[in-house]
Amino acid sequence: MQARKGEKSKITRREVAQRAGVSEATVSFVMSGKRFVSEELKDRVVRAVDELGYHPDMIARAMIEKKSNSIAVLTNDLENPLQMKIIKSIEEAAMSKGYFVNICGGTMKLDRYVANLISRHIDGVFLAGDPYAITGNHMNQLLESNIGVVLGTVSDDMDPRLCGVAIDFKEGMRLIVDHLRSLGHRRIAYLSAFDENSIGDVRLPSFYRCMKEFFGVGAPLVKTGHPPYDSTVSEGYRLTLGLLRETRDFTALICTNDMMAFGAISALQQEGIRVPADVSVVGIDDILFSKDFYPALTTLSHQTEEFGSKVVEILCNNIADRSVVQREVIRPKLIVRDSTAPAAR
Amino acid sequence: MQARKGEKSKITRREVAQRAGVSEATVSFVMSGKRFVSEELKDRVVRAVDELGYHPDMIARAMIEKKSNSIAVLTNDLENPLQMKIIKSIEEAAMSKGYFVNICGGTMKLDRYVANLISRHIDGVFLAGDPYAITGNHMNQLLESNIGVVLGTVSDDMDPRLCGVAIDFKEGMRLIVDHLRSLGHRRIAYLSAFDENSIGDVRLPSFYRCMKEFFGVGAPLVKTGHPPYDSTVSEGYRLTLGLLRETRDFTALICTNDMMAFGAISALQQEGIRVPADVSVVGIDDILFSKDFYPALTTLSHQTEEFGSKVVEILCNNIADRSVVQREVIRPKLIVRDSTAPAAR
DNA sequence: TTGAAAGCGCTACCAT
DNA sequence: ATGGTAGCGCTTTCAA
Repeated sequence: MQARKGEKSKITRREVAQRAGVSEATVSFVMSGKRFVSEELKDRVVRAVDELGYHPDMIARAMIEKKSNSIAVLTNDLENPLQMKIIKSIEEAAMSKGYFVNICGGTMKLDRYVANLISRHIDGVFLAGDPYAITGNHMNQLLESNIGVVLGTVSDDMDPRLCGVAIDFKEGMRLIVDHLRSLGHRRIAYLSAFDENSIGDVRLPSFYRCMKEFFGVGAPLVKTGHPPYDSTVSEGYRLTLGLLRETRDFTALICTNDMMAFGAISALQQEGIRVPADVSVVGIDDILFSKDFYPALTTLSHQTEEFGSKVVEILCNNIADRSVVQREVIRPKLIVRDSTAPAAR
Repeated sequence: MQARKGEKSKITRREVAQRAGVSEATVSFVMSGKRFVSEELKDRVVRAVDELGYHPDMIARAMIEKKSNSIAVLTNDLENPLQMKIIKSIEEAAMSKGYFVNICGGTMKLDRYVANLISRHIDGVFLAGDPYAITGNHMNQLLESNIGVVLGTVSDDMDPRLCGVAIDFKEGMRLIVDHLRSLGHRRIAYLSAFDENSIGDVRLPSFYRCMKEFFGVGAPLVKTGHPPYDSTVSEGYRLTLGLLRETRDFTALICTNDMMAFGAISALQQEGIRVPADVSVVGIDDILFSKDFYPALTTLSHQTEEFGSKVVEILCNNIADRSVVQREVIRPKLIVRDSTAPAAR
């Protein structure tokens, strides 16, 4: 059942073939099932594989097939629970399709990752993350190396060779603003990690559009962060304090994500503003803690399962045939909890 | 500067050699620097590499060297911010040593990962995570395949072939209990994700030891979770509610980690118990949100930078020479914030 | 139905 | 100081 303890020589196909008394080719075909092999030989091979503890060498295989059966996920924020949730679902979907998944945090310069992905014959990449700082040059390198690419954002003016799966924040923002309106809110502020110059963030423009459409408000109250963008709890806290210094004339606050919302709530409470009695707060993402936060956060939920399997599906299609470029948006759901209440004032 | 647009054939060393007018071997040696090459030839090669956009094929290289220059990190909780923080620092340290890092979430059965690591000639693995459910059999497979292993826990009775880097929870627990004692607490409860049967969790036994040592209390108040262990916010919330149903006779509560502490605080507040006025709460890990939580959480901080570089250092040493087995513990620091106050009653 | 053998791109040894 | 070349373990075509 187990390999001999000798750490010396790795068991290769040759030894399996010898022990089973068949040719090396036959061993290959038994492993891959790509050619019919008689029950008897198959049996002998399987037994030999077991007895020797043979593992086929994916590296040698990759060299010939020029594909490694692995995909990579590039993220720039390993500590972001939502991204991780999505990545988890990608890993699950990918591995059940036989792909190994390489998760790359964004600690190094992008060049390093791109070079590695190419050198290691990674079959496809998903670029997760809020607006990922990937340049056209990187893109070209990947594409030229015949690596499938799926972006975590989709926009109208993106490279037509690129696939994309993204969350439909446009629709999500609509759900949020509509919810607040139904509670009687009208003076709604938006706390954004990204400013107008950020490419890839759909939330801010969507907010403007909604406020215009729903209330005819042309210049709603908005507080944004600046590059390098940061969407953490501390940033939410910091920005909210800044906002409060400018005005307190709002009854609801929408945040770029739940973490910013946590920070915002801390800041509000610290300034003596009650949530949701005085100000309602809405987050986006429904991360792990959001339902247990105090007060439980009203937020947008993203069906990460669906997201992950869509990414893998699209990536696989693209790997199989580069000319298949698909894009998809995942519709979020509004989860109403305790951080929103009817407008007080 | 760029490869030709033809996605057809990948540029190989042969083409570089031709273009530079040198032998293939020389190209190799220029790339690896393992043999002296005259400035002139080196120049020509470098230029050809640039012009053709040549990327050396790590897969072919790995096949020969029988090492892939990559390590893997196995975690079972991709959504745990502390683990991710550590993994981030591991990636950074590893990549600057020339290793590529494979982060594996624990969505599939361990067998799958182990088989993949072996098949892909991964050089070493770090097993992150709270007590990782890895069996002796898996260990043997890895070790037999000559893969270096560093555990995220260290205990006295562990396999002598295994390296380990762990957080010194024994010392950490002492810091916590001492802090609470200095605030006048004596009836201290411990909310544990793991029960007595869990191998690998040092916190629970350390708590017992501290309570005995500091107060002579033999059977302190403890509420534990059960397999499958779960150390999330919800679990903290759930367990705390259970605890409160049994007794309210405690003035301080220590939790397995910050997320459990968040849940605990929610539960306490919901039951009308104020934090820290009525009960002080201490977490462990100092995750991203802890300082912005309301109230800001008193907790243990882990120097994740040091952790990551230690892991990589030890792993590299072990890869270079399997007989070098090192173990290390990282000492945590206590971060006092607003969730602890002098004992009221 | 099965086996033999030609490479995949590279490293490293042996020549020169 | 440089070039030629034998494999690494595997897939796959071609023969038998």
